[in-house]
Amino acid sequence: MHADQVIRALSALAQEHRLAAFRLLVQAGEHGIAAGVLAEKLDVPPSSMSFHLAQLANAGLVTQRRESRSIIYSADYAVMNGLMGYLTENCCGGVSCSEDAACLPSQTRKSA
Amino acid sequence: MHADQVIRALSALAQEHRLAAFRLLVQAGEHGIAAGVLAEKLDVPPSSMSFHLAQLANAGLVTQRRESRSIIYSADYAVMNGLMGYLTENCCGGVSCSEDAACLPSQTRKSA
DNA sequence: TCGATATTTCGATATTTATCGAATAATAGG
DNA sequence: CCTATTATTCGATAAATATCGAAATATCGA
Repeated sequence: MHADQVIRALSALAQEHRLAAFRLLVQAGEHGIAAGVLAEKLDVPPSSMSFHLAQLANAGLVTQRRESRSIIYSADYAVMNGLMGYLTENCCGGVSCSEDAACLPSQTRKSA
Repeated sequence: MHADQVIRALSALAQEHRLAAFRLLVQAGEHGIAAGVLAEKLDVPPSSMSFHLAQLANAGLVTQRRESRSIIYSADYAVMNGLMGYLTENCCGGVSCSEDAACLPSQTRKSA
């Protein structure tokens, strides 16, 4: 994953409505959620929601598919994980890293 | 971790120089890196670097300590991990989640 | 105390981003 | 084919962010 893509992904997530939408999609899993449903759940006008979803899609964080009149969005877990890997890459310069509050996400994620 | 703090953290990271600085700090570990060294490594004017470091600090992603004339910045791993936990929280609605390209960062992080 | 070093704060400007109504496109059903 | 539904694109405006030189602050050594 390149810095450019990472920045686009982080920018996409760094906004109230988009972060909320993305989390709903992460929790929804494969079947995804329609644009209109997201707009309603988040209480955002359809045109605004569309703008935000386009940003998430542009960042590669979500995919979209048409299903009748609706457009269904789903989270792309591979990109999300790539993002997290980029942040923690080579953390602590390769040293131990499993000590108190160190950089091993899989062990410390539950806290904080 | 609350949405507000997560958004501040994501906003802080969603910028070329700040992302680069944060990664250097993540890799540097506990001993950290001085503001001036970061400015030089990233080829950014000191006043700009200071502005960016303040954003990272405000987001809680880095801590700072004075050491003689220098101010040393270090990554805060707990906040970084809290951020990642927030994104993956309750992913896939609790279903399996370990399948092909699912949302288990610790297993899929190497790819993508 | 003076001068040099390291960093931050201030201020002005340029750029990017968010918002949302109105107009446009795509689909479905009668 | 006409109407209703679902979504996106367009356009104008408001708000937030990035940039960086100059001035201010803190520390050190002589």
